[in-house]
Amino acid sequence: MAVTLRDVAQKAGVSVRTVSNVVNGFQHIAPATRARVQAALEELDYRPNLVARSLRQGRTGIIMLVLPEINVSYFGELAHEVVDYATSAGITVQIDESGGDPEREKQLITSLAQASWVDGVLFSSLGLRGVDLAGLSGTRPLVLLGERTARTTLDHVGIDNVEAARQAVAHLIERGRTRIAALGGSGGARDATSRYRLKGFQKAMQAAGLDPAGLYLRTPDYRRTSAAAAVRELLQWPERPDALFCFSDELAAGALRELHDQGVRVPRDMAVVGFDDIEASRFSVPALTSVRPDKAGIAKAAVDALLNRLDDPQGKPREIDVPFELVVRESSG
Amino acid sequence: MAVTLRDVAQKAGVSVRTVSNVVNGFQHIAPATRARVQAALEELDYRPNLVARSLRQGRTGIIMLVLPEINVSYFGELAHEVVDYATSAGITVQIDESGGDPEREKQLITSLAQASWVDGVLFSSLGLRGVDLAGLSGTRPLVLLGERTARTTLDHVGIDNVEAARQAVAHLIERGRTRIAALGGSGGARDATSRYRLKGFQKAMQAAGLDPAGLYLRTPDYRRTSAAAAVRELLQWPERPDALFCFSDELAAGALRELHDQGVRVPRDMAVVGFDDIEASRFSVPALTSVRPDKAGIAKAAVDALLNRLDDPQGKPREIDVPFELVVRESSG
DNA sequence: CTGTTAGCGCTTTCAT
DNA sequence: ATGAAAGCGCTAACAG
Repeated sequence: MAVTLRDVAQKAGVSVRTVSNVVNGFQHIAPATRARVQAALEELDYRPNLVARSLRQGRTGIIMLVLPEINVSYFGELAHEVVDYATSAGITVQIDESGGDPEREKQLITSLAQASWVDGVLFSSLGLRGVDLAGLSGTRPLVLLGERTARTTLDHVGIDNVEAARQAVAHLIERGRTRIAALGGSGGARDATSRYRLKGFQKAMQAAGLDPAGLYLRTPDYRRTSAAAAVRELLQWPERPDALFCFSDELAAGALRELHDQGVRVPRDMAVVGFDDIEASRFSVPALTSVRPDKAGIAKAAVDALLNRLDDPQGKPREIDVPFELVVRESSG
Repeated sequence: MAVTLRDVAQKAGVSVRTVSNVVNGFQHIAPATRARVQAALEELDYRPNLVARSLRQGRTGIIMLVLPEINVSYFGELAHEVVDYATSAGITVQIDESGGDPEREKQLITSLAQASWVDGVLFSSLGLRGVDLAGLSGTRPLVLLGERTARTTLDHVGIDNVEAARQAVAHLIERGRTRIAALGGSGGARDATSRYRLKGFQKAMQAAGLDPAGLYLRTPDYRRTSAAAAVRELLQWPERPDALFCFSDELAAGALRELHDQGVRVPRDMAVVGFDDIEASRFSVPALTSVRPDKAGIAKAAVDALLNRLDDPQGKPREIDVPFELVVRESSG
């Protein structure tokens, strides 16, 4: 059986109160007492029971990070930053995956709301509307990561997707490309990411006097395979595009591979720009131009926002914009 | 304030015991009572307090997954499988990163041993010896993932690294390569991964009557950048190798990129084989030949082993070998 | 400065 | 079939 405060107290000939004080480093303890307690503590190899402590204090120091899939590089890198920063703040991170499936997301929210030890939740949703998420907010602080999926009463941390996409496309235009295709996601209401990026794309096209509507290829997800398939289709078009704006780096990677297979040279025949700036993109052939969100900044802002909300559950929702940057590499010529 | 069992009991005019029974789906409850309790439950929107429940039961249903870095694709993919399988078993996963730093690993073990919620720990260590880890095993079940770092009393799940490496190199030899270089890690005692893979490399070389000792390039870690630097050096050698066996796919990716920059054609001038078979490797140019460990198999075996150990803390340590497979693609010609 | 004690919310033994 | 009550191990309010 585990050693408890009582055991230590008994051994040291003091009360549990005193032991607790020593364990928690309180002031005002007689040096002699402290020494005696310390000795007992070590001799018995006491380890505090965190569950009991949390029950008492009503806080666990655990936050939950919900994201589509941890094996997708962007989310892996984001999770890394979150774990990193949270750890430095004395918080541990639990991870759950939604698979990007709206049903599963709702279910997760329900179970999180119903029963959980987590102090708060960071939710990186793909398909869910803010309204769906609001169900959780009554129970536990929740911070939304990524796209703002709707006018909502929740805290939200992310980059300005429309502007980022606009800059990426403006860059292609600057490089002399005119037949630019956007690639990725559904562009529909359920997929805020693609909606915003598409909007930025259109904005840039319009600003340059190009046709904003024409060239958009949907994909069922943001993975390499999907992009490869889409590119195969795109290359059948009567007028071939001269540039590709992919809504994720993984899509871009799939596109690069397929373009290579089809003998289309990048960037000469086709410029390619990605989004997320995952580690692998720096090393692809050709190296990928991409929008780099400040992932560490997102993580820090999100964890901080959550911590703030723990102290002030009633404060009004904050909208936090994190910087991004377009990293130009070989693929955009 | 949160709704407790007492509140519900009072409302329904029964005892907390009865409410608890209803909540936990026990048998032998008068239908009328059950209905009344159900109504109260819903009306008050009761949510069980998991912390209290855990305190009482002595189990949290949380396991901790410790790995070097979640943003490294292999670990991201492994974590994905772990989260996936654990979730299906009703377990939540906490993630902590060691950064591959032995000091940090020890510190993590200490803090895990000292105070923690987790029922058990899955530890994917790079640099730690089994002995270091044993400190935890007294407190909480621990399963080692990846390399068996030492003769140890702990459960261990992984693939046969020596044999996997041997097969990878044998494949290169079969393809007619003779000057094969191994690349990655330190090969030293603190890095079991590279030690085993190096051993497999040497075994294959020896079996083919080739010089097993000559060609080994150390790297400080398993990342792309390090491989690029190593390859730059390797290309200076008087007799250039005709094949590269990289101890991770990320290393291989860095190598591919550098070889491309230096005008070395893969696989014609240099064949490349990786290890881990991360998603990106299927799409690189050229597509990478790699050793694919059964990640889902590892995850399942590891979680199961942990769960078993919870029930039977005294059972003797199990050594679980998970299958792997060499996936041949373009890079090995 | 330190001892006593009342819970945190839940499960579960012991009654009935 | 259900109630009463004893804790799980800890912190903190209340004494002294």
